[in-house]
Amino acid sequence: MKLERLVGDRFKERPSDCVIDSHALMLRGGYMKYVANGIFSSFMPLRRITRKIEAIIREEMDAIDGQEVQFPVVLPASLWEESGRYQSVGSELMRLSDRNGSPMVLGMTHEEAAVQLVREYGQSYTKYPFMIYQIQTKFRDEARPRAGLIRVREFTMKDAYSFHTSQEDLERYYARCYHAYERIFARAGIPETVAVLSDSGMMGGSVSHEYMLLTPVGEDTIVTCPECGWRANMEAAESILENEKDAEDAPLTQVHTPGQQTIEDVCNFLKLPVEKSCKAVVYQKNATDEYVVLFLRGDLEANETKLTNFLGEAIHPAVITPESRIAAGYIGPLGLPAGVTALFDVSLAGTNNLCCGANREEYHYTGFCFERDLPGVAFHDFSKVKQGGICPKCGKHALSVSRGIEVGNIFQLGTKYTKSMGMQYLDQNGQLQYPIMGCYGIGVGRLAASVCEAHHDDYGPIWPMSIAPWQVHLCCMRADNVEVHAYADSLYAALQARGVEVIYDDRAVSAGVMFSDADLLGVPVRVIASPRNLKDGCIELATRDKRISEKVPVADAVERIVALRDELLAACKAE
RNA sequence: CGGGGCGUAGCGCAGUUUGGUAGCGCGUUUGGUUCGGGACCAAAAGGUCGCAUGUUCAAAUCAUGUCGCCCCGACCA
Repeated sequence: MKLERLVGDRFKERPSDCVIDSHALMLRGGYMKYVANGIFSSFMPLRRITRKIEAIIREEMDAIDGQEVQFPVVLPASLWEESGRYQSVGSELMRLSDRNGSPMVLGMTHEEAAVQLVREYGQSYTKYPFMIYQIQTKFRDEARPRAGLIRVREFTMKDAYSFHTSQEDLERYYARCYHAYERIFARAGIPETVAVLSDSGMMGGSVSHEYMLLTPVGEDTIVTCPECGWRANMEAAESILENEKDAEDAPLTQVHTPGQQTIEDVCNFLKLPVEKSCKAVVYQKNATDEYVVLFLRGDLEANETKLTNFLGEAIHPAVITPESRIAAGYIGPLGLPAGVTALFDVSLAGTNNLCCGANREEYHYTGFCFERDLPGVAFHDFSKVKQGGICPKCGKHALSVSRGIEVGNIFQLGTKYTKSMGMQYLDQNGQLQYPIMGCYGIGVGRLAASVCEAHHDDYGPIWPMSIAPWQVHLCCMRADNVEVHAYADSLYAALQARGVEVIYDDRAVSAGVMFSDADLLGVPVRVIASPRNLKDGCIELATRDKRISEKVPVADAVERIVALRDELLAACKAE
């Protein structure tokens, strides 16, 4: 490919609305173009990158006995009504009508389509297990797309669905998929990606993992234990706490606390540590607007995912109206208005001598003791873990909180979809059973952007050889020099004949422009032919990451370039 | 959906306070000089100032409405 003919502009200035580097570099390098909120078109360099990522994914999926299929983008709503998700999923699901007025949806995930495809096939236990996957466009009408390709509305995803006749078989396959994912991310150039335990949501307590590229610009919060290697998404991280109790209960006393509404204010006012307070966080159920008050230790934060899972329904931060008779800022566990659900975090279990709201404007209690003043309440885990918190696995005070981009997930689904959609098989005993499913996703574009985010410098991306848009970037300096140009042309032809993917820049532009464009394209190997080098009978060979920079005699050029290409390609292999 | 910010040439921005001929840098085109990290000189093309309504002799500028984008939050199979 000649760079001169490559469609798509590269430019110097960082677009003002880019907040992360991969977004800015992929626009500046002519990889993609904004079309609408959360919707992009790809130019050739990005398309070549995603094709290579897809090829790696196909190889690894095929290696664990996956079969590639393809589902439709537009699906009849009736399929989603079978599973119940036409109602349960919100406006993220794009709903539309065809010319006959039949309701349709744009596929945002394909569990329904997968079950529909195989439910007749899978009527006998002898057909199991099997896995089907596709690489295809998804559309999710996200509330807030952001960060370039990291969070978009239309995107390419590899989604896989496996079907099993026992939980043990699912778990065996899940483990194979777990390792296939590790190979995929390693081969794509981000071996530092880690699997973390993730929240299974309302899908029924099954195991799931998310694959996270740890980076400060990530959207997800990750908890890791450097002592034992335990890792989890904040949403799913269990809080382990050592509650402290004073030896003697103090008397319950109502105190006047005018204007002291936040827990910090109250504790400062009463000269108490925040840990000796019981704070209230108020939510409302989305369906009924019923109030839910969560009480937890003053220094902790609510984990809304845990709360939603416990309640089995969605909630939102409360809008407190006078009719609710809730004394905002003075809410406490004693004397809550009728109709308000109170929940208690484990951080409060067995504690005493706390300060808390008195459910009366401008008043708090001190000396509140759970066992004495509110016996018999149930405590559950509703709080976020903290930096330095206790690891649920090894028990050490070692937890570390960081950020990550979710590039893939794997999920033990269970029978939710086979049951709701009536997929059954006959087992050895002639009994009807529901197959157990697993599902496994990877965002292809997000993975490309994540690699860029993990491997770039101020001048552009540094693509790993395995997914680079081209393998070698050949620069012909001073293309007006007939000898140099002729030599560069011949080198270009020779490399192509050896099966090297070359992007060839023989434009009559200044060195600065040529190098800047090469940096933005991020091709791992750069070859420079120039009058200066050719006079010494050499070319210049360098890697984009600057680890290698050497002069190579013209006679050895092709062999050395091919060898370097092969070496860098081999470095992208999985363990 | 709530809070904040912004819409002026392909990109980055000034001009808006105080209404009076549409500007700058990059990029693009042409000619010339240069040539190893986004060169220089000269000429040129390119704009319904997001949209609508209003105020005014006159609106990029003022008012009202509306659409879009970005950030924070909510939501997220």
